[in-house]
Amino acid sequence: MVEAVKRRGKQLALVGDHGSVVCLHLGMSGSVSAGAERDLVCGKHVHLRWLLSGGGAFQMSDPRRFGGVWVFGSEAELEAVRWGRLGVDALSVTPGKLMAGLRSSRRAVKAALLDQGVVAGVGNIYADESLYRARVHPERLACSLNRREVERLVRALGRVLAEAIDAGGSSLRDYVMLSGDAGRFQLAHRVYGRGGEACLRCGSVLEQGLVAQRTTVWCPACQPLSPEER
DNA sequence: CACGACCCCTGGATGC
DNA sequence: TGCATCCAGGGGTCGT
Repeated sequence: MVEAVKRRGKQLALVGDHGSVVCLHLGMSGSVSAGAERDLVCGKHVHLRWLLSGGGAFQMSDPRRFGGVWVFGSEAELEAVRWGRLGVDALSVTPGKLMAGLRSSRRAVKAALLDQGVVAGVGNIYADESLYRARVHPERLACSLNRREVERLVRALGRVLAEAIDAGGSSLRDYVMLSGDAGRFQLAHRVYGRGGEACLRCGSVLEQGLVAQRTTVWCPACQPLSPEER
């Protein structure tokens, strides 16, 4: 029996009634589905399939194999081995907590945002969208952000994530929601995927580059970089 | 310790 | 039409 389903950042945990825990990470292209065993198509990318008592089934599909499954004997073990290393969840981060995670780091602020040990749950798309809305250049040194900028970033993160969740996520290539429908948030992207196009705020040409090994798009006018950070 | 670079993998997009 | 090639991404691991 699954007694509880928990989440931290991008990871899920199914807690069994004997205390054991199955932790799932869907990676980029993973999905889970459940239903009657005979109705649940076991496609070629299904790597995990549980047959439940009563004829039901639960499975995880992961075409690009960036996801993972880990089994622990207890929630304490999950915490010790995996979740204890995660930073504060992106949906409950506060300016104070984010400030604490950024102030000691001389990395690019985007690299820090993508570091799950600083904030858990922010991926490439939402990092770019949040930095743009907060008017913070992705290559600003993490420790150089002042309180006001961190506050803007926290507010932007909250709004971006809330809107994305509301829209069912961003469907690029093959991602779909649990229902099988495509998400709609990709239609609301203001910078991601728009390199070379006009900034929706000021009309400047959006720049695209590589930050922290990830494609990054920003507005050079709305998200200025100080000369010493260039 | 902190951080950057690289790699895993697949399918969609693009080029020929 | 069909093939080869490029590219995207999260995060573990290794190197600096």
